[in-house]
Amino acid sequence: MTEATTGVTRNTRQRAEVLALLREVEGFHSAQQLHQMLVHRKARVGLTTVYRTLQMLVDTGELDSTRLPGGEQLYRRCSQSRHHHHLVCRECGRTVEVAGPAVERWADQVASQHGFTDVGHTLEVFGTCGTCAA
Amino acid sequence: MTEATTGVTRNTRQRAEVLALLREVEGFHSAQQLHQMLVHRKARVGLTTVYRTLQMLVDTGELDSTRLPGGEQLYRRCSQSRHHHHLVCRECGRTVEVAGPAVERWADQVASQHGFTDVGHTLEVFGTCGTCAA
DNA sequence: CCGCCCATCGAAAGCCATTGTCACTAAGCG
DNA sequence: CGCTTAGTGACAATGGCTTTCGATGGGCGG
Repeated sequence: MTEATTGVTRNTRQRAEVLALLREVEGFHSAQQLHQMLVHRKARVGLTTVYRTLQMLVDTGELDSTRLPGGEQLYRRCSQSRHHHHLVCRECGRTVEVAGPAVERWADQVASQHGFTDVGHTLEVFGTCGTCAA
Repeated sequence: MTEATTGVTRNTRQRAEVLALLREVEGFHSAQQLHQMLVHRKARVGLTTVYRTLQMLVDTGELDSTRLPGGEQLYRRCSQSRHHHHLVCRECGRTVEVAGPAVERWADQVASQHGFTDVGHTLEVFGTCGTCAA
């Protein structure tokens, strides 16, 4: 367990490479995809490190992540924008970002009503988009 | 892929066993858990068949399913009760079922605003319950 | 009532994203 | 410049799920 360490975080080349890549790409990508990109640009970074770095960035809130139905996790550089959810098309995978302040409030409220603290939530909306329905 | 077959669906002992089990248990269970239960009650059903049957039932809308953060898929017999969500304790796993009509409406509304139809959603709320927080 | 065809089974092998292991490397303090 | 220790990465392992393919048996035609 990450005990209350000294909080030391070293600046490593690998970390910089991952961050640099994330700054260049748009939208969601899987850890594996990102690792492939790094390999292509000859940045020697191990897959394990990519996973660790991404995980770390998600924990510190610098990255946003979703999970595909199938278990694969996707990451993207943190929303200039605030917290939001995804509306995903079952057919083509098209994704729309939607904000739902009401939902956030509802979740917090319901949780505290039951004595829960440190509340978080997962919310994904699925459907068939107009194009695919036609 | 299940092509437009003749629609033939045989009644097999295995299928009946799975259905019978589902009628007895409450709430969500993973395919593996259900398979274990079947083994315990000496119902000879293969894991593969459990997966296939569950998948089939989800497709025909007779089962409801969610996915845990981690990729594991859970199934439950289609809501005799109305639709609801789960408030889960991160520490002890205690689960409270909560209804959120507002959320349902919000999801449908947001989806249709973006031209999506046949809308569904996943929502799980996580937190630390009062007992564990103490 | 009997046979046959094909839907269904299921054990084992495969798949694949992710996590664990552990010896090795290098960041940065003194 | 050493030394401590965070960080790295090749490889193995995990685990849920899917595929494979020969065996089984449901149920209809005869």
